[in-house]
Amino acid sequence: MRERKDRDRTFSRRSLTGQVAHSLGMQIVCGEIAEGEVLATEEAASRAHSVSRTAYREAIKVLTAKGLVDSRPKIGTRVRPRDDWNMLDPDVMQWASKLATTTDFADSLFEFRLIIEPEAARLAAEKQLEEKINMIATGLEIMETTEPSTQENLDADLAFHAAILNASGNEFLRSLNHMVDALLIWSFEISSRKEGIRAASVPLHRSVYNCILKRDGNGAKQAMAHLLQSAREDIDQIVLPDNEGDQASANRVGPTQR
Amino acid sequence: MRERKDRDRTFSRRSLTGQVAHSLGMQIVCGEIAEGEVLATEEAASRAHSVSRTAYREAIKVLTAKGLVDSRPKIGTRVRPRDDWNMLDPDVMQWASKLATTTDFADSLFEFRLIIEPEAARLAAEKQLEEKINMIATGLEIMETTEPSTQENLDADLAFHAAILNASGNEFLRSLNHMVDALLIWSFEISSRKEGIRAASVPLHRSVYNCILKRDGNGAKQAMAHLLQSAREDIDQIVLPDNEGDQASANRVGPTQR
DNA sequence: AAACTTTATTAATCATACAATAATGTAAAA
DNA sequence: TTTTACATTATTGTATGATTAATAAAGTTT
Repeated sequence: MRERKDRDRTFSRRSLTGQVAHSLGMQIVCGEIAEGEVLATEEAASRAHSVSRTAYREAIKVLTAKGLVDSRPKIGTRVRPRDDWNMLDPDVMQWASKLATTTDFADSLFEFRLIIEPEAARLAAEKQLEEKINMIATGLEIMETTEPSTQENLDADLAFHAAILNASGNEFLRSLNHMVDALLIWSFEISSRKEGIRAASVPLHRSVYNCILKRDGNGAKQAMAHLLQSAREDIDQIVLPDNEGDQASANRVGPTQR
Repeated sequence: MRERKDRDRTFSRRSLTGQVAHSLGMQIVCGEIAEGEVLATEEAASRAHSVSRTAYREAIKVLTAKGLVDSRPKIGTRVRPRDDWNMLDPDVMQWASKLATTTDFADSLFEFRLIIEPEAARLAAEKQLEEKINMIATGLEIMETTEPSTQENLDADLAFHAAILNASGNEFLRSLNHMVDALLIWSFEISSRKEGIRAASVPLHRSVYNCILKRDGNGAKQAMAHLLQSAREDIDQIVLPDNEGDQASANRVGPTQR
């Protein structure tokens, strides 16, 4: 039921504008274009990307909207300081995840999710918004009845986490679901390198849901925290594979270089 | 020290494109243009706004980047379901705050901040990133030495909260600072209707800082929670001025129904 | 009824021209 | 010499028209 379409919630890459925004956004987030750096003029840059100035400008507007750049006449388009980037924007998030060579990214990520998602689970248990809780069940059931490391299983996982955020009844928390999607897809790609990891997490999902059903707010919160910590350990095992302590091994799991 | 420039971190309203994006974005977030609704064609809409198609299209790209709309040939530009909006985007946040007539908005808001900011304070206390903690002090000192309800005092308040998020050492938390800015400005405008409210909060800020200095993570967390709860009560007093309906106040914690 | 064409509508893209802006250099004035 | 005022110029901002591509909906055939 959940098809590819759900993946399109981030800025569309079908259009030329989308492609340029994606390409430039990635370069900026990955540091290939440094903070404070001024991009080539529209004239030159659009030619470099083989698109019209119009298409290029629209791409820049997209990046501007996400806080990545700022354009001014006579100055040019300058990359804004990292502090101003909207890291919680699903696209920025996804771009950033591509360069997640260091464990820093994974750490910040799980630290953040550990703040957000357990509380969302608690709120879901306390508020008991029936229809929304049913959607959690739906995701969970598919997770339990499909093979781990399949597309369908991942989609169910995404649906589960999105449903929890949604069932928190807080629209700011709900807004994080696109971001969490980007993350889950990232960790799916990482963790599918190693067998058996994902299967183990299904019961943890179940116990989160059970607590919510029982209206056990603190239980749900703890269960979710447990689930995330478990996921973090799995990821750490891979991203930081047998630490002999040197930089090289940490960098070994390189990003998808273009 | 902190001038107007800091207020410009959201999408610039100087350009025509910015004005149109602002106007349309506001209409969408406020529900004047409903979810699922299809906007007029570029041709018509741009004329309605008295701008060129170029400027209008660029505005649409901005809204697309924030998840508010989606354009396709033969379909037109359609307002996406509320679930897809990036509520954490500073601009969207600011637009949404304009329609905060209901307490729902304030409630969701404080619920969210109560999840985020106390944890940020705890992390700041635990990680002890010296330079960043100094920035907290700077904001606090200005708060303590300026008149409440002045621009300077508000700016110091913004700086204080931003510094805490920053000192959490987590870049996702840090990203929330623009959003929190929008909120603080909103509550400043609300609360400045009533005298004396803001002065009372200064000691609460101080105790958050003291806990961070003492490396008391849980203390900092609780102090921040206390600060926010106090702010919430102040706002509630004004937004919901002497509730005549007990029913209404009982349901107050409810979700944003639609 | 189903599958497939066609058509009409709309955004997407391109090319070009001109306007507005602001950094920088230049000359006049103190 | 320093400052002020002014002109220069590079860059984005805005406007317009033309062309292309995508696609939903209507129509046609099987």
